[in-house]
Amino acid sequence: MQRGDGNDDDGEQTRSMQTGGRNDDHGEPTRRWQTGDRNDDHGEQLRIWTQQQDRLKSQLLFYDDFSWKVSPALSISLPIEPLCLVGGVDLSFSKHNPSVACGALVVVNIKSMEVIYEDFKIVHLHMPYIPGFLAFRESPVLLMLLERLANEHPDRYPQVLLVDGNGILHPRGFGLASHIGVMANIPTIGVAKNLYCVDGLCRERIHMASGITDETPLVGNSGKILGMALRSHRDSIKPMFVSIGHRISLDTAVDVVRECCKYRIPEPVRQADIRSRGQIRAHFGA
DNA sequence: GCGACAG
DNA sequence: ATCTTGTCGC
Repeated sequence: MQRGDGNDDDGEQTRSMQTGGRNDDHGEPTRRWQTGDRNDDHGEQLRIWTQQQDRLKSQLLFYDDFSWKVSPALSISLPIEPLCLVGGVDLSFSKHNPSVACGALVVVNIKSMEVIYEDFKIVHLHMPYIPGFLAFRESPVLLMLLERLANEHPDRYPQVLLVDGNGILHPRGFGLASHIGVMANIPTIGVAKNLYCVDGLCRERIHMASGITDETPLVGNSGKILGMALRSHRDSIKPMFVSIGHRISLDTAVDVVRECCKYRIPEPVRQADIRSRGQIRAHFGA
């Protein structure tokens, strides 16, 4: 276990990470979104963000770009690297100050289901939540946490990362999980608690189908398979919505999520949620 | 025009 | 995301 602190500064240093390393405009995108500001051109910001998503999207890989296996079969000859370290990230928000949040990164040993690493950072978010652009609000702090882990404890760096949000199940096929995956160059999986209705997907039909089977492919009107509705337990009514983030196939992504499910939400994401919420309570109101 | 809209 | 008590069940 690492660092219980998590209250450094404001996270300005993370701004460049969301822009993909290029495009580091040192302007002030922050003022644009503050309450009471005049009718600035929000559409212009959305256009820039959309371009950025489209550009990063071209780097996505939809296959297993790693050598480990979730459950390696016994092999006499060649030892197969097993999946061991699974990461999870999430943000929790302050009750009274919605712009104050705590980002969390945890790493779980999949065999023991124990948390072997945790790190937090309290940040002040300048961007509002805009559906379809979640990454521009939440990825900077999460990328910073990943980088800190890589620098200070590379031996505990996860083989795959579960992200609270969507991967390619997104209006432009590039949600938070994909964004983080490309930026940090790590295999990622999107795990959403609610269905993002995209490409003709609708709740009613998915919920009905997921009542029958525990795995319902999410096929859009375009015919593309955008993800999988998953019920980890047969008694859980509400499914999860798993989608490819980056450098992984949907089949493997589903295997990984299933392997991590002690409860409805996969343990890495659940722990990141619980612990970031705990940090918020510790630093702010009861 | 109206509603819906990951977190 | 967050506001919130008890409650039904193993």
